[in-house]
Amino acid sequence: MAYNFTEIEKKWQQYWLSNKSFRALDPADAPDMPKAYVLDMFPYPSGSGLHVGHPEGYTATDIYSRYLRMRGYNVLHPMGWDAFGLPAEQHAIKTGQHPRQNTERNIANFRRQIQMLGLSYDWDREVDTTDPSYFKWTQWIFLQLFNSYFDPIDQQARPISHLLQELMNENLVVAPDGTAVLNPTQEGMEAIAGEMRVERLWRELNPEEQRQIINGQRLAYQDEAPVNWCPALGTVLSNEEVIDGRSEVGGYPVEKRPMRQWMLRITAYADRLLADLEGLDWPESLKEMQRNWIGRSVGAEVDFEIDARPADEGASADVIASADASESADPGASAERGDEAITVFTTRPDTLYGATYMVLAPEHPLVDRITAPDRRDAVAAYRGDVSARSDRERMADNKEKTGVFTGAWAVNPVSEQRVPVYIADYVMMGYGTGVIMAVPAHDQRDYEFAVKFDLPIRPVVKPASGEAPQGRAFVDEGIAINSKVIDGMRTDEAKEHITSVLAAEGVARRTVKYKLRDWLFSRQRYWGEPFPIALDERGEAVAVAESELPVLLPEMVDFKPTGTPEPPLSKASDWLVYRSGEKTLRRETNTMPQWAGSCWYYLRYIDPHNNERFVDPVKERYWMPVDLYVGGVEHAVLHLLYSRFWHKVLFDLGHVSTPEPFQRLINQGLILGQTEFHAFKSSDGRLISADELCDAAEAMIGDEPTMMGTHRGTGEKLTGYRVSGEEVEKQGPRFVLKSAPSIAVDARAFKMSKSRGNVMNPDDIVRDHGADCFRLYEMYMGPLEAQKPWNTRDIVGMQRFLASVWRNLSGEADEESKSPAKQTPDSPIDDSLERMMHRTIKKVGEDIAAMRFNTAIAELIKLNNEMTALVSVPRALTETFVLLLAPFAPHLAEELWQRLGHSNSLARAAWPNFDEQKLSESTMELPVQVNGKLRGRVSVARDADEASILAEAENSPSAVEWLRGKTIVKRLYVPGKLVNFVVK
RNA sequence: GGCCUCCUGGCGGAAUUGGCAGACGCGACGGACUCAAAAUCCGUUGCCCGCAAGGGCAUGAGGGUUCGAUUCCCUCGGAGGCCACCA
Repeated sequence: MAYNFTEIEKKWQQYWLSNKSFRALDPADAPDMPKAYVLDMFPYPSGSGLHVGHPEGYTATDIYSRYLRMRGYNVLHPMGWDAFGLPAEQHAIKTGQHPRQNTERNIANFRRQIQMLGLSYDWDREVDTTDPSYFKWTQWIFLQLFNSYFDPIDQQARPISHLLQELMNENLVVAPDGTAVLNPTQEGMEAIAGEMRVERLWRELNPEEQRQIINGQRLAYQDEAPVNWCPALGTVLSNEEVIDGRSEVGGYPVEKRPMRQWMLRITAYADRLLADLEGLDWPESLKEMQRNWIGRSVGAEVDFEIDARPADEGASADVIASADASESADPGASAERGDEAITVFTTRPDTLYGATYMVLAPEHPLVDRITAPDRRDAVAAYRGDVSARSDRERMADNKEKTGVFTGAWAVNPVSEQRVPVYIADYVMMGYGTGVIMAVPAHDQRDYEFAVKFDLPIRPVVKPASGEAPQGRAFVDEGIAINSKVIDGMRTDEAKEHITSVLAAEGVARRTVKYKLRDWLFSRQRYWGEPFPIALDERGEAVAVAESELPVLLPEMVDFKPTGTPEPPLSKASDWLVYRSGEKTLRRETNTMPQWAGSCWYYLRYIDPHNNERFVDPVKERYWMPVDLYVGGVEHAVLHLLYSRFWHKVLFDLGHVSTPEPFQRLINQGLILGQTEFHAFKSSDGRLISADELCDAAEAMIGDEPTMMGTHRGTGEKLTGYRVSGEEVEKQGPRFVLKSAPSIAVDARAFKMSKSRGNVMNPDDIVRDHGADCFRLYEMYMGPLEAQKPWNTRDIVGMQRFLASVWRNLSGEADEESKSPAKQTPDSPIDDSLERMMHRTIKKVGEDIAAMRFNTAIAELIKLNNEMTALVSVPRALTETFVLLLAPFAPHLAEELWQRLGHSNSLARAAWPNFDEQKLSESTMELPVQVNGKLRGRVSVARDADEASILAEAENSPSAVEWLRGKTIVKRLYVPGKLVNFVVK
């Protein structure tokens, strides 16, 4: 009987489910077992079903989990659904069906597809972020954030109640610039910055002021800030969800617009999120991406005082600026200063002497105050222009610098020269102080602006060696020049020195800034977690009592965006009313973003049915941290940063036991579509010959033609036409048409997409080849982390392997291939075969532990090829082989295991051990090199000493031949590896 | 523009710490079985010269370090990823 995967796979999948074969044990039930928490990034159950990329990571963790179970580990390996999200809501708007229905349908489909792959999940722990018993705790965690503040001294979150207590204490004081609340001790003041001023004692503030200050400290707070508003989606988006000025979902334009929104104070954790990356076993590139996203830069804030004197009568800004400001005496520069200062942030305080003008972000609040009367119109016009342009447009034409003079002047604190103040959109309001000191000689952007507006360029750094470049800024480090206080110093010393000098004068401060912004946490959507918050008549937030969680979504039939920033929930009039004591409040109508549910799901898997707590502390201590987390790199700065942040807050508040959630992390590489071949035509229809190289670019949506390209030589636009792989051959370094070898063909693999029509459906693969084969194929494609193209042609290799294993081990004859039934006698095993078996045990075990599944499978294939040559396979080998195969092809392995006479599943059968003694022969073959080139081999005893090995190698026939007439300068023996003679 | 990763046969890839380059699979070619095909089994398969024995060349290109480099360093070319007027 031939191998019937359909029947076998169904049988064992049912067996595993009904026997709960992969149940993770509670700590009390597994006293002597080591634990392992192996986690997949749970999927969003989309309408299009499983993609072939999902099973890649899932199979990898499955192999790893099955292996660990066989090694005696108590393994937690769960699966669930990240099921809130935009597509379900858009589907609901289109069909009028409640998003829940669509979501449930999609979950059922995903569950079916995942179960057909034979993955060893503990299905009793399945979670669904849209289930009220789940999002009850998402809301609860939000309340923890709402009811906490970040203590800057201890760098950790604490309950708000703690802050109140501290503030009530007689000795504790302070309200500085109106919002910040400070710890009172002297050290505390200094630790924060030293810039804060004590204005009033806490007890002098009225209750309203006190409340505002408290609210301003919460980790979850409301803010009226410019946000990314996407009119097409009818919602605001986080910075992370906006790509090139368009929404990540759908690619719609996004504009800046001030709105009242919920924010999470992730910036408070910037330092810890950065520092704690060190101890994590994550890919270095991914850590680097998080570091870049957090974007810590060390520099200084420097105050430039505004010069209140009016601009010279009748002189236009441009004329003044182009007059040689650096040389012209500025008689009154220090005489008559205004009392207002503009603070800039710079990472290059050593270039301060070269700051010849200043630039404010157009949105900067100071612009109104400083603009000279005769510049008002120009400034207003420019600001109008800027705000009318979307971020997208702003980025598209960022080649050409724009800006206008405000008519205001400031004084460079070191050179004492007057510098003009401009506004320009190349300065961002959101970073630093929203103002820069422009140093055109040493910053390329400032240089371009200075050239365009004819502003002075003053070099203050020279290269340590060589000449400064012409026609552009010298941006590297070097030696300070033309800078009285720091002349001759290296850039690093100069930075230090000038900052201390200015700090002593009180006009500068050492400062650290981050690119990371607070997390915009509200969305104008229906299908998300409602906030456990109600608002009073002033819009101040009041937490819903914990006992009232979960706050359910109101049942609605109309999910359409209102067309205004008012969320759909505002249409649920009954639901809106919330009574707190005597007061009637209005519920918060925003909902949480999709990231909320995925921020903590790994904790819920630990204790998914607990109605009293989000997770039981004993179980949490047992299972955390996650030992292995596998998922796509697309979550590098979104989910992985957000959940680290939430986890740290929960850690600070004592709800979890580890500072980091995911100890080891691996990114599976993208699976691309099958390689495509394209021939190119120029605009006049001429086919591009192989001699003209062309640069293929930008895949086009549509059927014909299928690609766009650019001629590398002429820059001419080209159109590409798909050619079949059969018609293509390689000539030297390039591909050409077989029928017309002068025509160039481009070969490349694209990301799978519906529009390209290169999407593979897991259902089809499993139906035609079986789950074991599909798993094996995806694992055999290459390293897990690597990006690799799909190639349907190669699947047959794994199919042959499995069928051959069946013929070798099932004890069944196969009519079709006329292979007789093989016996599995209890006879002893031949030495060399035994050696190979032990080597395979070792190699496969090591490879699984290191997640190198492609090479592990290659070893199994090799061992199976050996068995194919045998008439009968000794039982010692068959049993071992089935156990080694089990993590990779579990269905076939279970079936063979049963046929070998075992009545239990091999899910927890013991992984075989290898015998160190039996790995190697008593003799070994060593390569013999002469001058590093392989010239022969010699067989020596494994335990021979170096001298006798060298002697034997030197006397071997091939060595004698190559050494004849030469002088041996050096004899090298690399133990167990090779012998090398260096000769003259 | 900045940062990061990668480049090995016709294709996917292997080479664990600087030590036999091309494991294993696909494809291709030849053979066995078959009336024939499929399936299966057995060979060959980096390129060049050679009947062969054998030799030469070869890990994107060029250089360096080393007895020895796919591996380390430098320059250049190409592909991919992330961020992006981030001061």
